[in-house]
Amino acid sequence: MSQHRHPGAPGRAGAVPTLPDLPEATVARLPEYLRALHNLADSGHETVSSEGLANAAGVNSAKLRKDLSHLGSYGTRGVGYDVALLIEQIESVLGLTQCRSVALVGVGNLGHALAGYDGFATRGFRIAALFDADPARVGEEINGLVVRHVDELSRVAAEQLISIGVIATPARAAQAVADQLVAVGVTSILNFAPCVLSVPEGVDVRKVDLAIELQILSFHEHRKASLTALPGTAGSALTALPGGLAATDTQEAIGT
Amino acid sequence: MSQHRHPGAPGRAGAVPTLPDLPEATVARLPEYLRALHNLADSGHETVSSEGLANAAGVNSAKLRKDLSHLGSYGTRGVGYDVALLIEQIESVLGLTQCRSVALVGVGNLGHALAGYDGFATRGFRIAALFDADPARVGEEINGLVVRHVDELSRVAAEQLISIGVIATPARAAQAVADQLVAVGVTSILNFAPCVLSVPEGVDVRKVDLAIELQILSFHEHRKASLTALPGTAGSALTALPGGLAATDTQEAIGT
DNA sequence: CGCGATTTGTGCACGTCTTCACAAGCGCCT
DNA sequence: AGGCGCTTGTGAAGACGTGCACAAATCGCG
Repeated sequence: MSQHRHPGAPGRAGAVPTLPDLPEATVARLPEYLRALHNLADSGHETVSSEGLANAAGVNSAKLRKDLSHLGSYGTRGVGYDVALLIEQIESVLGLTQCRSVALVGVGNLGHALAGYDGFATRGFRIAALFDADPARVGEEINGLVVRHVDELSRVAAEQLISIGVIATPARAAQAVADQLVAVGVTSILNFAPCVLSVPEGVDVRKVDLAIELQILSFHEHRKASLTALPGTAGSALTALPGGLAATDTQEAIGT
Repeated sequence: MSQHRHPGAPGRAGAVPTLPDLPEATVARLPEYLRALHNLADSGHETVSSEGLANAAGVNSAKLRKDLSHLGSYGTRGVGYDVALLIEQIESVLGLTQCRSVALVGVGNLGHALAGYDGFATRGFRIAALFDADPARVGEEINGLVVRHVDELSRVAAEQLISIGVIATPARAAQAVADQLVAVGVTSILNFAPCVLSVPEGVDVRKVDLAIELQILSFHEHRKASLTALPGTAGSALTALPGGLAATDTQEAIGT
């Protein structure tokens, strides 16, 4: 995760036109709200209540209101939130008003899929360049982009501003790639390699490890299995457990 | 805190003693520790200090000690942790002593990559079956597995116990797939589709959304960029550049 | 115009997570 | 044996995140 520092605490000066350092948990949920809002806009909704948006995003309505309150009062009491306005605001806060360029390093199994994933383009990201260290892969064309050798990274980065670097290499190559990315000025990295990256301060790294997700699920499976083996209530003993049961961030079943 | 329990005599029939409900944050880190421990074991280390393991896992040493303390006292003061023993314990807690079967639904761009990802097999997971709704994809063989039609899910699930379901379909198909998985008894789902799943209580859902990760990074990029602007520039309107908003819809291109 | 229905925004209390700091325990050396 | 250095395990305190409950604000309608 990213670590940042609190700069000196300056007193609040008047209104809030700039970014009032959002809580990290809120930032992590804003993209989910944004996706839900786009869905609502597509289906013709012009306004939405906190309850409605919270349901669509899979969170508690109080949490949603608090999250949104952090970026200002863009709702209307008694009515709800204007969908278009809220989209605009969240995109502004997330810095999505500009299309950001992504450099993808490692065009193996996973990288190949990422290069072809249209979920990036549809949400304001453009894959600007593909790299790989394997000469056999250099020159291959994926989705209209030619794979270049990773050593060309600095040259390519000089041509176009790279906003985010994505690492989809094997673990043993990830740190070297990260170093190269940092060297060309990339300060945000999304790491799919199963390893810890060491980066200088000011560089944000987010990690996605598919196996870890499975292992976390495995734990819950294991726990549930050992609970059913316990005495007494067979069947769905789960529903009888106290509220603290699944403390994961999994969404609850949305009541109808 | 509560009593740490002993692993129990191996001769005794009966499962590992009941799991002392671990904090969820701890559970999420255990797989990372496990990976670091395997690396250490491979490089010949027999013991490791909390400081060393914490570095390898990218966390604070105090946090690591507290995490490990939740599963018992498996360290030796003045020495550190026995690597092999700790691996054994964490794998036991995570329920990784048995190989878990995974059903993967959606063999599109991402699903194809997941089916070929060896990071699953190397960490105790076996992809037991592949499914897709597109008849054109049914019958295709990936990594030695034949893609079956999703309607066969219940029949296949009857043959072999499915521990975890992975959804890699377009968003519009995800809920139906989730319902089918739940219907055949799956209680753990890993969802790659960008949507909220509604599942009954007792079913765990973890979500991985690649675009969301990028958007979170985008926020930090945006914040860093606005910090580099001198603090003297107060009140620079963020929305001053609405020329060509690239805010396309979240409508996913459906491939199946 | 005023009133009631509705919904936002938020103060407050509570629970969870993180970090510090240190006592307790272990091994080694003299 | 005894002391010394090192490391774990753990209270305690603080930071952070969550959810309740309600006042404030707005709209629609008679």
